[in-house]
Amino acid sequence: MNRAKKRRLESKGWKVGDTREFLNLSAEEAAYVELKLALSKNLQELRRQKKLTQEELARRLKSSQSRVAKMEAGDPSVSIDLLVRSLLALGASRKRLAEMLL
Amino acid sequence: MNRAKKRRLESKGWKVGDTREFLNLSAEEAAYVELKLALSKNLQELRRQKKLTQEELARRLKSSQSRVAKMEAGDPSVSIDLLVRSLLALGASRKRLAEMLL
DNA sequence: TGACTCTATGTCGGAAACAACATATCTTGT
DNA sequence: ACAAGATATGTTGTTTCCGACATAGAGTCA
Repeated sequence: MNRAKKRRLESKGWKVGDTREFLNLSAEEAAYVELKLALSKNLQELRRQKKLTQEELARRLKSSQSRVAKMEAGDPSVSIDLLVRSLLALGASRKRLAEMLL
Repeated sequence: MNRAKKRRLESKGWKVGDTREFLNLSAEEAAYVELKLALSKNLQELRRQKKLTQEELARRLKSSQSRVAKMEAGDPSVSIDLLVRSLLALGASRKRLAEMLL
């Protein structure tokens, strides 16, 4: 479970004892994190395949090397939005994106 | 004209800005918007299939009715992150998410 | 070893996305 | 037609994500 979600739950007085909701949220959260990781891996693969450094990719994305490093590391501060935009910028098709999810 | 307003207009098909900006609206950007729209549509379908109101779904997501409305409308202020998390919360599998992209 | 390139990690100010609210508009049943 | 419920739209204050920068670590070659 990532920082943000945890904090949000805590601030809303999440009931620790509610097993059903706890399990549901965990499963969702796990699916979300796994999905992000899948995109991260594929981003790194694609970048290497294209023989680009993180710095070069960052320039294409109008971003920074550190952000690319965080993307590839699946850092919690990186959104799926940014990953998807980056993959599209590397020429990944919708079909290919779909394959990443399977 | 502020940035948010401009985005909102652009999402509704208004051309705001000069020709260069318009031409730079790349295939990549179009793909991103289309992808979001696909998820939006599927979210609405899933919600209706489950016979939930926007208000009820919002409560599940610990969000608000207006946010759900904006999600389903493909509003520019809604991230893919939120759409994905919502779809997962409605029980969509990774496989199903992948199918939405095809 | 030391210079050089590439990648990882921490931090910060500002931009974008968020939940929540208010209110308007659309829908549906009577 | 009217009311009630559901959905759409606009705004506000807060939180999260972003690019940018600094710097550390890892790998390579002379």
